Amino acid sequence: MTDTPMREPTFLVLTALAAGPQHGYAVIEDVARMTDGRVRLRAGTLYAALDRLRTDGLIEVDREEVVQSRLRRYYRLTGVGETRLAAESSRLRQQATLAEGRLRARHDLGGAPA
Amino acid sequence: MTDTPMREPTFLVLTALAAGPQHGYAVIEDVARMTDGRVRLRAGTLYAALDRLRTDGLIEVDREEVVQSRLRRYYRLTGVGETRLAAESSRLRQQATLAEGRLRARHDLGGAPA
DNA sequence: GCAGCATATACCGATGACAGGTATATACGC
DNA sequence: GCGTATATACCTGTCATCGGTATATGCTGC
Repeated sequence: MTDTPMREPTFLVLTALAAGPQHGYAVIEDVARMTDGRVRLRAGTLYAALDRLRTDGLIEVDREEVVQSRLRRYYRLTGVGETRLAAESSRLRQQATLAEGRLRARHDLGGAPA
Repeated sequence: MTDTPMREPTFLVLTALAAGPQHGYAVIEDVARMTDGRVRLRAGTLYAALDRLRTDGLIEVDREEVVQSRLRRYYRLTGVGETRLAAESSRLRQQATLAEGRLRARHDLGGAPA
């Protein structure tokens, strides 16, 4: 079963990599930018997520660079990861639509219907 | 900070209650129906979530009934819960839109852009 | 010339939501 | 009497995430 619900940080890491290959630290910054600073990935969270996603085949190492004597490991979304991200997005959208529909119905009827 | 990301089962419990007061077992069935059988809440997951949501003031006990000598405790969404569910829905929709936009851009350019 | 900060990867312990199972009790069909 | 559906509740394990720390380099201000 691949349908274990993905947590928010993991989803955002995949979304970041959907824009193209990025290294870990850049992902942290991208996620912060995407969420208007609301989600600030911890180093522990990020690298654990990258390892997990790599083990699951959703991402893979794109290339490694050395910039100013510091290693930069770039990650890339795989085909499987792309499919998985699309499925997760669709699920999120459906659930949002569902909840919004029910919330709207409450107000249309002027209270909680039995 | 109330913006701790809500997990899927919890979100679905709130969505179920958004339709009107329901008792625990009915919530399990409603969630299964809503998700086409994909999400089958365990008893442990549900009642723990109900306790947590009640502690956090997102839901409250609506009434208690005894049907065929069995207790039925009905829960109701509070105003706080309604606001919270609306916020979560909006967040889910935004993230879905973001991911979908990036996935679409990949294909428009025929590959992962740098 | 060193303190502090940004960059960059990596490990570690604690927390907490959830899965899975079990216990309880009643009513119904077989 | 046994299994199943209804209904609530507890308990143990797992695992993603949080928060912190360690490592190392280069830049800026003092």
